[in-house]
Amino acid sequence: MSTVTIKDIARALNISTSTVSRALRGSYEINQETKELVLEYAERLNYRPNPIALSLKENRSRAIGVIVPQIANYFFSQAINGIEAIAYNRGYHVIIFQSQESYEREAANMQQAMDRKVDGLLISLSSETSDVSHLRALQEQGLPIVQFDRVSHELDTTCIVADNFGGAFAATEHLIKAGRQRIAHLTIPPWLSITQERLAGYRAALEQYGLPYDETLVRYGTFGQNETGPMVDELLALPSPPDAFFTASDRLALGCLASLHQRHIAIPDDVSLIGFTNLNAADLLNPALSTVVQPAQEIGQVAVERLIELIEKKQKAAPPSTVKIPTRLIVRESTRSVVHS
Amino acid sequence: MSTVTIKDIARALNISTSTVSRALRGSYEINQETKELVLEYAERLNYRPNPIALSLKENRSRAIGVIVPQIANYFFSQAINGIEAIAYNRGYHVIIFQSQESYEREAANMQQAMDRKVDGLLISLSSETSDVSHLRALQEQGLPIVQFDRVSHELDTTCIVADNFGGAFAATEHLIKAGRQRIAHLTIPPWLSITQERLAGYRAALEQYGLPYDETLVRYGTFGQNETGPMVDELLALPSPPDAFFTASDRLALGCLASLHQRHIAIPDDVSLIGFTNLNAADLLNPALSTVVQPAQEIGQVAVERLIELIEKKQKAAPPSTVKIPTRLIVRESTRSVVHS
DNA sequence: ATCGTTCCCGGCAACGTTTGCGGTAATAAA
DNA sequence: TTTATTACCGCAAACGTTGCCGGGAACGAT
Repeated sequence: MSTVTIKDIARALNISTSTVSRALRGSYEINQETKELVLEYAERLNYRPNPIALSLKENRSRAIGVIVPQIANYFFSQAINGIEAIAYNRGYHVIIFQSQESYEREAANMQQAMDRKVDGLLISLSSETSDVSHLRALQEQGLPIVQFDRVSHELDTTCIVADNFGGAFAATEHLIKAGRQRIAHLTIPPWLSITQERLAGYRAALEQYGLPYDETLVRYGTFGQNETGPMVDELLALPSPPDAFFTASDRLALGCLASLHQRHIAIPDDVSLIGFTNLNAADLLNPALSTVVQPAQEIGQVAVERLIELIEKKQKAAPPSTVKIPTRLIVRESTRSVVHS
Repeated sequence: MSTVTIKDIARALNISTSTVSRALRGSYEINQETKELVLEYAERLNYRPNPIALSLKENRSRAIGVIVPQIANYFFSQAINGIEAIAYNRGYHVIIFQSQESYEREAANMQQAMDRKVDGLLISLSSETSDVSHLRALQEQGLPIVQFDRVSHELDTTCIVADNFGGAFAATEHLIKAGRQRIAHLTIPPWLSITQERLAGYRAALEQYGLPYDETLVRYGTFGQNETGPMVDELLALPSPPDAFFTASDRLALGCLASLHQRHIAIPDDVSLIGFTNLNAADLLNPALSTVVQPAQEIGQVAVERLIELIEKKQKAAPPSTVKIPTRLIVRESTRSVVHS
């Protein structure tokens, strides 16, 4: 109803739409008086250009698509926070898609994002995704893509990730220095890049300190519910059970903590626990949880900055590379070293 | 580059675009053979209609705007989760805006949402917002609006909220029954509807059990950082300090818990603590936190369902009303009753 | 008087799609 | 044979905006 168009202004001022258009963007070939007239009138009627018409004309949308497995996950919501803040300032909108850890939905989301003509795509892969040909197809069509957190290196895109190796190394080293010898690693699906990197950091630390790498101490979860119980049970039933747990995600850390509570295992007296997490309440847990924090917001920010750079400079942008954002080890009660008398 | 348009199909098949368009939507005035030809060809080339062109023509976008104070807040991210799931199934996209608890950004977000021609708006007000004339203006222009959680009743829209009164009543009643007499209420800005409702529930419970209502026990926070420390200090310095804390948000509950820890106040031995929250790790806190849980996801779902109803039935939709979603009291360690000997 | 400039502006097409209207054949009814 | 009906399809406008092209007026230079 009340939306003012360039035509309305043209009609009211008895000039052509092209003149109005040029006046509005301050073209040099418009009379100063006319310009002021148009500007003043547009201001008064609160004229706002129709971005949809622009999109149609310029075949772009000033929107970027963000595909994440789950919004209701503190890591991703923080990352989106970082993304949205930057994008907003740069004049881009953010359209959110959730893959719900489903390959199919992820592919459908991409199709939708393409249909909507997003100018670029930010994606963190679903845990089901091992084949990335759908992504490659879009990339080959010229869509700027930046991966973050859960990335695939089979794809030649810019990737923004936490320093998973370093974080895992630091966590494992810390446990070892606190006197732990049998360190279990509860982690996420093995085909994810971050899983491999964390596992590598874990192994490197074990090796450096002369501890054996025992495959039976490494357990892979999905992102399902209540899967830690059985994992913990199996580990504790081993002939030589673990004296520490290093978990690779928020959910696993919390699940593991809950499972240990239920089984009346004392932390850190019986076992240590450290997470690779993003919780803001880790220090309020029982016990306060040692953790390797991932700078989720910063990852989001860097990712969207790179993406916009890619969108706007297209050809002469920095070549694809992987950016590692440092992680931080925070030591709390759950990994206190226990003196064996 | 590779996007197929109706024109491409028309050219290839040597027919007009109107015929293609009609064939694609199965118009009766197109020859069966032609239809099949077009459908088959469109399928083969993976034709997908350009939603932007549609939007321009029909002056709608099949997108709904969601304005929340903060994405990185478990309540809102869960609500968005619910929203996105439903919207997706109904063919709508979700465009997210964060007001960052700023009135100005909220207003700017609305403007942007309007510019983008969202078909409807879902909003939870920023804590700074007391004047809602900007919202009213949009509503009077015919934009379907549904408020959720932080709503203003100065506006005649459908509102979806948790049962704040009931939840606060239940929490307060529970504390009283556990033997507490001086119950402090740490809450959010007083001009928010949810604040008033929770306060009313708190007062009603006090009254029902014959306890006096003491204004000095009620403290209003903003949504800033680290504001609970001073509040807790002031309360504990009262001549007759509280023996229980009832907090009105995730952040206040966690902040209060942290502040009490720092001051070495034992929970629940010295004071009780119960939150009005949405944390999924409340049972893992130290101590396990009693809480009134808000069904965030359900609130989001109901809100978007109502909004879509409003969008699609416009005139004959249900009249504005306020829907209260029940809350649930979960009792844990932090409000254990302490036997005074 | 003619030509070249400069300044300012309007017409038109285009982006992809839908839709009202008109038109052409073929067939049926008179 | 003429007329009405049916079945099928194309033309063109419209949504809001931009940009190319062209053109008129005014002016100075030749």
